[in-house]
Amino acid sequence: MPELPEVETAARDLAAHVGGARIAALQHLDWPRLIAPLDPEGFGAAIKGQVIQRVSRRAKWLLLELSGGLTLAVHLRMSGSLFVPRPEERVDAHTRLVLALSDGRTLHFRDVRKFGRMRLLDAAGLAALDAAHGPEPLADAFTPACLKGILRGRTTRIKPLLLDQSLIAGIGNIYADEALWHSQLHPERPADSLRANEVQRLHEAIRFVLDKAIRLRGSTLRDYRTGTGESGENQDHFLVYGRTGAPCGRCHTALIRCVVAQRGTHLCPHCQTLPPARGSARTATPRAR
DNA sequence: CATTACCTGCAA
DNA sequence: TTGCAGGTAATG
Repeated sequence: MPELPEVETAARDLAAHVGGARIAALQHLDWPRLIAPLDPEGFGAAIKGQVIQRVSRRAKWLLLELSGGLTLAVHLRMSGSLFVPRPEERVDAHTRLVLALSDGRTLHFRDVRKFGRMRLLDAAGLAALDAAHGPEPLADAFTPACLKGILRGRTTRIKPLLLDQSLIAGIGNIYADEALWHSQLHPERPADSLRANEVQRLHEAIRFVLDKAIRLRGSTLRDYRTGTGESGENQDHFLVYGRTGAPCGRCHTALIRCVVAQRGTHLCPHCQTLPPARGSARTATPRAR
């Protein structure tokens, strides 16, 4: 799932709904690896009675700051969601963990594929998590010059670079494809081959697609839910992701799907072209006709 | 850089 | 039955 806009939406909802709430107990856990290396007893003891003082996001991590000084860091990975369900909502087969709150409500972690993880971090652990990630693309500090600096000297293809959390935080497969379409860049362009105006376009596109997705409360393809258990709306606004064969919104050419760095990749073959590699002009095999 | 692993469900 | 899915870590 869950890329920056989805995690941001969940964080904002949870801040509004469980900020200040007290955790009464670990009520349900059916996937112990979720909280490893702690065992259910140790985890339960550590969170019992803690007040959720603040909820925030760093990269694709949800951060629940607890009154005792520890932070419950939650990564949703592919199919996780963390939400306060409506009172009548039941624990289903994919609900991996339930925290009982002292006001009678519950906080559900649901995760079909069981890839999600929770960790209890002290200040040093939190600092390490922060240091492992690149800048937040929606922060003021993320300027075109900042992006240019990240690309400089890197010969890797631009799409996998955008997915590298240690370089830029929070972009995943959907928003990488969307941002590259908006900036009319081929996903296999070498990162350091972008001209100044292309870097500028990419910078603007990244911020545009992420901001728009947050305004629409994230994208729900299958499993993602906001912090209140609702679906997002942004999936109805994709320009390329998952739209193979549909007409490009700029030129009406049929969009294509290919694989780049082992990830399904969607693009317009007319708007997003790969310039000939340097030196290949004279050596390339002439095409037919 | 690519492959495999981690998991489950769903559509072709 | 096969391939694919919003992510990432481990391993050649």
